[in-house]
Amino acid sequence: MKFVGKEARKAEKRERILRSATKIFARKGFYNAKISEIAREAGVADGTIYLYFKNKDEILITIFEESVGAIIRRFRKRLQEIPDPADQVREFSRLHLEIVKTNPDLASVLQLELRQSNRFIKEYAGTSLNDYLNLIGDIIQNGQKANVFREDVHPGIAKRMLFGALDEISTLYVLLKDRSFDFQRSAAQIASIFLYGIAKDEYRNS
Amino acid sequence: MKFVGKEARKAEKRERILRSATKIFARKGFYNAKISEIAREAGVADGTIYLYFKNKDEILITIFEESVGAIIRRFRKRLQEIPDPADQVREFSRLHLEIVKTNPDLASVLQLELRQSNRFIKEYAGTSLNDYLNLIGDIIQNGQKANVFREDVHPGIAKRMLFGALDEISTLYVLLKDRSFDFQRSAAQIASIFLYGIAKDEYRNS
Amino acid sequence: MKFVGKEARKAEKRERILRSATKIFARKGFYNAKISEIAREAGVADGTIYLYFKNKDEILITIFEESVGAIIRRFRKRLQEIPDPADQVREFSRLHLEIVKTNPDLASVLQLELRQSNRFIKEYAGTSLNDYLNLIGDIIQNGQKANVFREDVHPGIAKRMLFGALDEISTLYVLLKDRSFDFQRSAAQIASIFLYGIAKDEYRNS
Amino acid sequence: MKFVGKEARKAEKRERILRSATKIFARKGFYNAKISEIAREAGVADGTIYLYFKNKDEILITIFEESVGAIIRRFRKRLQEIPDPADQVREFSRLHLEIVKTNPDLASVLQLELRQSNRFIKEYAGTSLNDYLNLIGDIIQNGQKANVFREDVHPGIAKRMLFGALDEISTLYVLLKDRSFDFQRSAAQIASIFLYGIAKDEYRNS
DNA sequence: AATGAATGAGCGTTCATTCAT
DNA sequence: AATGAATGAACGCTCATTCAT
Repeated sequence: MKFVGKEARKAEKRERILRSATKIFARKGFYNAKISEIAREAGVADGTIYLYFKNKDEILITIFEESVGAIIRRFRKRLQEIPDPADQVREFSRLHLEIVKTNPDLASVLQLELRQSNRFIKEYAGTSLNDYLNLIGDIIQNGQKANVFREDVHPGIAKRMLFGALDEISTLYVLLKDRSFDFQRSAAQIASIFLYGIAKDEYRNS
Repeated sequence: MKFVGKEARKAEKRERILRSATKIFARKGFYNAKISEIAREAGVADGTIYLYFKNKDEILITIFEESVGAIIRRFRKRLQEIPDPADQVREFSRLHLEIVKTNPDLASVLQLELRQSNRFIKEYAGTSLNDYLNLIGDIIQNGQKANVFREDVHPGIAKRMLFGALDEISTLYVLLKDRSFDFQRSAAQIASIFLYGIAKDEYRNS
Repeated sequence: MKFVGKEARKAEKRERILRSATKIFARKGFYNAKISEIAREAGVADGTIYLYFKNKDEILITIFEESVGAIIRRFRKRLQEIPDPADQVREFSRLHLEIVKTNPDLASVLQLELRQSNRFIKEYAGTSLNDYLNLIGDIIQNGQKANVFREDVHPGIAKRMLFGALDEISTLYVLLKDRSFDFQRSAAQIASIFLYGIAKDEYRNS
Repeated sequence: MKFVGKEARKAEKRERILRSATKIFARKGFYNAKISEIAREAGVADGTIYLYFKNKDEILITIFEESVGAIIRRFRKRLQEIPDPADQVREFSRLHLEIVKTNPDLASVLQLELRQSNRFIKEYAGTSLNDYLNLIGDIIQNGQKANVFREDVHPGIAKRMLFGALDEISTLYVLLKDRSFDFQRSAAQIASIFLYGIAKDEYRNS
């Protein structure tokens, strides 16, 4: 028999609020999402939300920090298991789009809502997003050290390039909500073009 | 001596409102931009804005339609003068980032606000953005017909990939407002990686 | 050939504005009627209206004063031609409803819009409306002097009673806009009941 | 000691808002009454009003429906206790003017505002006002069945006639705010004239 | 005289946040 | 801890009125 303590119940309620907020933010957009609607969706009273979060902004920030944090940890773990930088790029692309497909609401919020306020991006999202970008940056630098990626490729540009490409495809999916969209193929294609683009000539068909 | 008629003065005021709105939207975001602030910035009364635009939404929509429309026309004209698809990609990338650097406020609005509301994107920005994306799509298809670009590259993915890459770099610039940003170099790098990525082996160093 | 002087043209424009205002007030109600709409209907510019009337209120007041004034003059003239007080009551009722039928817009304004502000009724309508009511009051007093109407009838109450009755029927017509409404019959019925009510027993079937 | 539950306190607040609105509407007219003024008068915040009513229109509509509804119930009950149709007319007239004197603000709103907007009258007040008018209509028809009222009297006209007469006297009172107004005498006079007007000859002095 | 573009005060309504229970 | 009724600041928009042309 499972014993659920006070702490666990609190944590569970907090999660429920975050999940509901993500859903509503995705559906309506941050500014059109109403606290009362999030509360209703989460099955709590309006006031209860303020026992867990300072204000509406903080809900969005929390969604960002916690989910991107978790995603980064997951990516790091997965990438460690892959020795080849090119394979890492392929896996990164695959994982990125897989997460978008598996968590469309979260993706929608990260894609669309987070961009809307400079403040969010500058003050909060900055670090986490940078950490995420650096996952790619590190792969590229490793590939350059291993002499498989072109040396004239600037990792700071290239990492944004791959991210931007994946992000753009994700946006397409988020907006169209086309469930038949073939992520595997898209991820493979993006990784292929990107790798062709940054690989040294002699490693092009690896 | 310049003779300014009634029509011209009206058009000039309309432009001033759009410019002010773009600036305020860029600075604060659409939802935090106040009509009264836009009016003050434009040097008109609040009510005057409603002589030119139906409501706040329509100001944003007009900014999209008119500026993206103008940009597309400019791009089309420029690209016609360039015969080589690879050069077209290079020029497209350069132009895109040049516009971002020359019109940071407009870029900011197109980058950030455009994404914010499904409604805007789907109903209004959709077509213009699609037209813009198709500029790239056409280049790619021409390159494929001319046998210089890989046939296994899906233009629908690739066009979004280049756009996403440029967009991401633009976001970086818009957010950092780093005036020393070398967009010529960034454009060249992005174009290089992208072209290496989609070019047939025999044309890699063209 | 008719020669239309400056004065005549001004007067004509003034009339046109009043006619348009009456129509719009009737259709939309005073508060929902827009000056620009009245101007459009009258075929003049918004500002022109202010050359003829101090403000929106004054248009309504003018409609009231001028039209009720004209109506009172017309009634006086007509009633003078009728010797019998009972016949005067019948003619008054007939004329009242005839005017409502002939000028539905004016009737609508007098019925509905003028009531909406105490200020109008107290400050402006007071005198004219009183003059109108006194037309009935005088008939009743004449009838009492001529010994055909009951002496215990209070003219101040009775005059309001007949007016209220006619007014109520007019409201019904104004609201329903039932063009098939039989005014002659209604007027006859109201006059009949009223006369039966105030006539001395010996004159009941006069 | 009175125990006041949550429901009761809410109902009390709702009543307070309606009472305040009635007072302000009576004093200023619907369009000149400000929500903030109603709120201040009721001792609540502006926003609180919207917890109880959808919008300003609905406050007016509610006043109509609830008060006219209550009045009609009160009249029905009272009239049932009176067997003679002529006495019913007398009591109806007395009650009508008594209510006007006891609730001058409500009377003012019903008198003046009710008339102001076709929309209100047609959509909302229509039914209630009709029910009220039919109280008189039923009395008249009963009197005709009982052979005490003239058969050539059209109940549809006659009911409006009595109502119009009472209404007009009420308007006089509402506008003058003459507290010394003898509504008993006025009611008696109106009922007398009306009854003389519709009674069969043989029942004139009943 | 006539115009109609411009003005800006004013108000209904929303909704994040608070706090008494 | 949880509630949800109450708050009130904030803002988009309207429209009577003005005034430069």
